[in-house]
Amino acid sequence: MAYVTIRDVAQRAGISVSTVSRALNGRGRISPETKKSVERAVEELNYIPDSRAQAMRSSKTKTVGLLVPDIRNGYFADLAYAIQDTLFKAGYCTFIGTSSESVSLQDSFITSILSQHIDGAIIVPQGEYSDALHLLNTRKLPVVFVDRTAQGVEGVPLVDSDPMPGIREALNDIKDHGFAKVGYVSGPILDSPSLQGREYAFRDLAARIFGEEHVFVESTSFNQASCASVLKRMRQSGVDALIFGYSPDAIRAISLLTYAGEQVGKDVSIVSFDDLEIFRLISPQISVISQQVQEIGRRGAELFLDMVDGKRQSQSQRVETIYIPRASVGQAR
Amino acid sequence: MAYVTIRDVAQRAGISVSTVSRALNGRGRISPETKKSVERAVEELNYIPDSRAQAMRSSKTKTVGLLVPDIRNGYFADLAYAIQDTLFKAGYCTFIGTSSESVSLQDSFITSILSQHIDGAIIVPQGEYSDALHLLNTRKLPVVFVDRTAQGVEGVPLVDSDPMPGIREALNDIKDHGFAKVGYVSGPILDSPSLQGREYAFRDLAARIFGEEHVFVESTSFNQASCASVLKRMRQSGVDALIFGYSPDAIRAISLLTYAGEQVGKDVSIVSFDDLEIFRLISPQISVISQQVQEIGRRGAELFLDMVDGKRQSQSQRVETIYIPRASVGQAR
DNA sequence: CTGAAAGCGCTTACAG
DNA sequence: CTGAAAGCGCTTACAG
Repeated sequence: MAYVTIRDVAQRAGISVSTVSRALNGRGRISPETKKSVERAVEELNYIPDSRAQAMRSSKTKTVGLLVPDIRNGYFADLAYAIQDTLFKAGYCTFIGTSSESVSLQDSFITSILSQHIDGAIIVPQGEYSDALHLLNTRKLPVVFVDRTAQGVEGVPLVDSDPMPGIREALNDIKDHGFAKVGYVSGPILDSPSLQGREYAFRDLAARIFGEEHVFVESTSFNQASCASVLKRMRQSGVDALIFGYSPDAIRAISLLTYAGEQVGKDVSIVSFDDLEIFRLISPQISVISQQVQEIGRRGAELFLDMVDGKRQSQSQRVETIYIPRASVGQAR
Repeated sequence: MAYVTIRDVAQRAGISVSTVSRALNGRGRISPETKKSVERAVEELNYIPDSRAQAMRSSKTKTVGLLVPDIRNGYFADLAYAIQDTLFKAGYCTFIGTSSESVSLQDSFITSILSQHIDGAIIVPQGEYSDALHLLNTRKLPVVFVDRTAQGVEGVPLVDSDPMPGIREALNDIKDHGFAKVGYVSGPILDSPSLQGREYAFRDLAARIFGEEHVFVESTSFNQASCASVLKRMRQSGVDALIFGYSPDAIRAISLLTYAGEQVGKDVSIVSFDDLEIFRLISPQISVISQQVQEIGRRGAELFLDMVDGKRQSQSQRVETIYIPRASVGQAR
């Protein structure tokens, strides 16, 4: 008797299944006594309606797929938390999947949740095009991209952050501390439009504030070694103030610098994207450009809910980044 | 046409629904040509079977509920990742929920996933007793507790870690560095059997290694102030070596100490439970007692899968903690 | 106000 | 080898 059915309730209450259904859903008119006895039976049996069966008639499963690259990454954990929380409050259960930055895992997750007849999905997509992504889209299910978009998929609204405001403030702060040159480490930008967007925003703003010839930009790949060599080249060019577009690079760089005996906030000034817990806990605390990830998550979920209700379509949104100055940007020498 | 049904496939292939079903599931005998045409139709329509409908007959939804207190906590994020990953590889979709350390949220999540007819659940439980937990259990659905157990719920197997080995090694390391006294900050132990278990293990081992009169133990509540005052009292008792049973306390303590100008690894020696990323990234790196959380998650998921297959029942497992010495334990003065 | 019936998308004996 | 029918747990017109 793993699950109690509506029939059990009907039997217990001595009435028909349809009446129980009506009593439970408040449709049509039912006598107070009938209602009472239904409630009692539900109580006694701990009846919980099978939403799968309900779904087969209503075609709403109250179920959403959420795909993030890796919840072990603090940024995506915050994002997933905010999304799941918002969705749950609206009565939705969230299937979670991690793509580990791999297109094939992403596709197999999407296929799986599609077979569960999700009402839609919220996705931090991988790479550009993907069969399953395309399938999801042609099914005209509500889909929202969050944090970044996928190329080759049309008409999916995106909730991400606008890098400009935060970068502008960070650059001004660096300039105010007396630096003449500024460097930017943009991360593994190859198939990440958001990282590319940050780099463009940086180039544009930095050239205006520092002058083109004082601006240095390099990208890294996923491995530790590339970060080390970028760092070395930057220092050799006389760059003492760095902005990291990709927080894992910043974390690597900080430990590399510490090992090398260089003091952050004195010998090197650093600003990183993403207001991770770790940046507040280490000493000196790291100045950051915050994407306000909770806000992005919440808005992504709300946009999704509106789409499910048919309220809006394809209205992408941007959440402004903000700069949070801390001790990792020191006086230039 | 949000979803393609088996009927669409049958129509396209010009045969009956039942034959399509049989072809797809490889039951009974079907002619090669029929099979071909079914496959072609499936391909053309991108048909994905509705597993909810399948589930209504087979009573297996290939769906699991996973409840953790908070995925924003690195420890639970690692745990959730390992569990979700293992489950997904076995063909299960995972509903995730966060209880935010609240019994009522936990209960409402459990009720929600029960209405989705999950095949079972993997849970990091809150508090002692809970209606929904009890309900889950009486439904005889496969349930596994991970990381900690809930009192008042019988017969649910638990996969957690055995604190003894790690604590023993940590204590020996502290002793080897010349300390005569040792302190233990046990966290908010009130309704956490695992934190209690750690404290017992510590008391037992520390008394044997250091002698009862040189062992200091205090617990904290969830707020920052209690951690500060515990820290102060410990230092006043002349305790320079501390083990933290609850990693958030350790993180708080480290930042408190740093603000106060005390050097970790010199003025104070510290060991914390949980091998969090942050403990490897800050300087000095923090010595930890690792619970091997990935291993716990993987084993929890595997135990669950065995239970679903009816292979075993209620076989709790313990994963040994290991001690990882780093620079935060220095020479006593 | 209440019940019998049809149907959601599947699968599985049961005939043929 | 294939199709018609029943049934999984629900909801919703349709009668009464």
